[in-house]
Amino acid sequence: MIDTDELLSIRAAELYYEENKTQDEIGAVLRLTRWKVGRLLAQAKASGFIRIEIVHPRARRLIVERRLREHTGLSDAVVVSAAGVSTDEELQSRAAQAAADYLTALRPVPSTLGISWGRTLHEVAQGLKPGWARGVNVVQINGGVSLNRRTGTAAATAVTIAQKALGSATLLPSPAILELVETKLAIESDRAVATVLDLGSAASAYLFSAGQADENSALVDSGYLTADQVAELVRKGAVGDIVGRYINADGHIVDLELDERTIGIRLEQLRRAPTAIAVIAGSTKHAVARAIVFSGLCTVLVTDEDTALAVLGEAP
Amino acid sequence: MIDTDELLSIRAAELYYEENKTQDEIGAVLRLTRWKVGRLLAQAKASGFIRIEIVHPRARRLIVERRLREHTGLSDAVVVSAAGVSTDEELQSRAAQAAADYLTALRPVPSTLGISWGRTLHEVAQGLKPGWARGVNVVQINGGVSLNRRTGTAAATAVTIAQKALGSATLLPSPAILELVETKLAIESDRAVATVLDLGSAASAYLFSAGQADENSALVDSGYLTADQVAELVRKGAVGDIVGRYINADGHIVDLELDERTIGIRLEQLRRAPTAIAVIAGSTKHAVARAIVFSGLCTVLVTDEDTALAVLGEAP
DNA sequence: GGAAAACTTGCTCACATGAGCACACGCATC
DNA sequence: GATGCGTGTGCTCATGTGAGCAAGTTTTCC
Repeated sequence: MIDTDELLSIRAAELYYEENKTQDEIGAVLRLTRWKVGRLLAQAKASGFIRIEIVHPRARRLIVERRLREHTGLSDAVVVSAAGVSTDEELQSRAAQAAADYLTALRPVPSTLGISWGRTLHEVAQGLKPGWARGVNVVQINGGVSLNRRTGTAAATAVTIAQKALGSATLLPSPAILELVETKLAIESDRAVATVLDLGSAASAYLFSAGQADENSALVDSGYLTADQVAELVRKGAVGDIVGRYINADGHIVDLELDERTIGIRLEQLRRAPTAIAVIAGSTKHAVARAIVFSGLCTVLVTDEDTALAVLGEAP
Repeated sequence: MIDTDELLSIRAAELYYEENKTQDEIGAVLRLTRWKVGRLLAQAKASGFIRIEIVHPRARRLIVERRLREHTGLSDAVVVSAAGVSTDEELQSRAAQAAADYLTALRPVPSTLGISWGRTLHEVAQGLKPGWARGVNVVQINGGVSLNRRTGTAAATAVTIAQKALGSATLLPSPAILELVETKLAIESDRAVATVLDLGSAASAYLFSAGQADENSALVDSGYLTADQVAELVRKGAVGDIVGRYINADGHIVDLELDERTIGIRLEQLRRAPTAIAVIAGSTKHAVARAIVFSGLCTVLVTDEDTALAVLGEAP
């Protein structure tokens, strides 16, 4: 059975929030003093009966952001609202836009910004306003010459971000994954590539996304891996990839041999970075997001509400 | 592209509603005067970006209630929240409970209350508190001797309501629908039945529900009609039944011959009643609810949010 | 049965907030 | 370049609201 005070607090809340009456007027209607009404309203709020939601594509969830900062090693977090959103694409767009906003407001402005590539990063680039910064050197931190269609997407992302920042782009002229370790070592020692990798290692900030470990991964899409290879990685515990490298739930490399053939910044370097912004959204990426956050691969997480709750280990 | 002020109002709303900051503090953060912040918040509210919802099984939607009173001929309306409810059963329970509350608060207390029977009415009876009134004569207004199982439900409902009101129940000792008009006329003229019908016609208030026109109808369930007969009625335009009589979208009797064999109060009597409370909830009953409201068959509607919006002709 | 504890109630006071107003700025027109 | 109009801004003032407090009431426990 429901408490009398509980029912009264609901009646009061209806009059207060729906009818915009003052607590005094409510008191007159319900035959209570205005202080009692105030207490009932406070009680209704405390019991969670009053739900206030900001419904807007650009709305953030500050409460969840704070919880993330407090309960994880993150130094900052941006959580976009998932209210009224049904598709993962929409969530990713919102997160990408939020990442663009975060980057724009980031102080100090990074002189060198290391970035990965992919659908999400492309959207971040689109979301940035021309002139968002003045003179940023954008460096690719993982191999990105696509093997089939989508050619140039990786490069275009870096160039767009750099142009809009009135700065320069430094591209990594290399595939993401090589077939032989020897080839990888050869490419890596090439002066043109080595210079970019060194520059990337010394970036003042990083911005990257992550991919889920399944056949829809960008690495499969780009032809670097087959769906079967990814399935095998999943069998070994892979939850997703970050800058081209597959990790398990603990944030460790899943397949050392594969990793030896992957070109790009090493995870240890990312872990040492003072500012590493991960943009990860969508229901398929909950596991990777969790792995990345708890293994210290990023200092800032830009994500959606549901993913954030998953990272915190709570039901949505 | 999104307006700068719009974005600012969202940021302000986040700080105000999620972080519980004062408008002054928000002003300090966003570098605005506190009046500007107040205006942005007002704007956010006006634009509908702020959604305040009362989540509680007993919560009502006063705004929708008012719209119902204004845009229909209803003298009063009770609309229960559908927040977080998935099943029609739950909606019906909530509406039934709300009807019980409404009846309890109804002034003047009806000396004679005419009621129909069915699942919903049974729940209303359950929801009433013992002693909700002092001395109400409860009269059945339509035939209700069940042909198979559920025997006694109709009678039990009337008796329960009467007992809890410290009053008396007057049962209508007759089936709902007869097979022959002659039988119906004979029963109707029987002194025991006629007296009850007269009493029912003179009731000071009515409380009834309505059934949808499909094979799950209570009349089919009780064996008065077959699923095929109901299908035929639907073909003729039936949207549902009220006190055992099937009506179309205009509130008119669908099948006059069938109606002649139905025992109970006539719809004209209901339309003349100063207080006729209809309790109708659930997604299957939108059409009947609409028909009943717009043909003046009730003066008070107790329903759920979605049905109310359907009655108002709006999307949910 | 009575004392102590826990809670509730009505209140004062200080702060937060919305309404209303005057002024300044941008814009078009003459 | 002056004039009038509409919009946006900062302010005063009145009202609404939450924190804290003392008295009253109920509950609990000996």
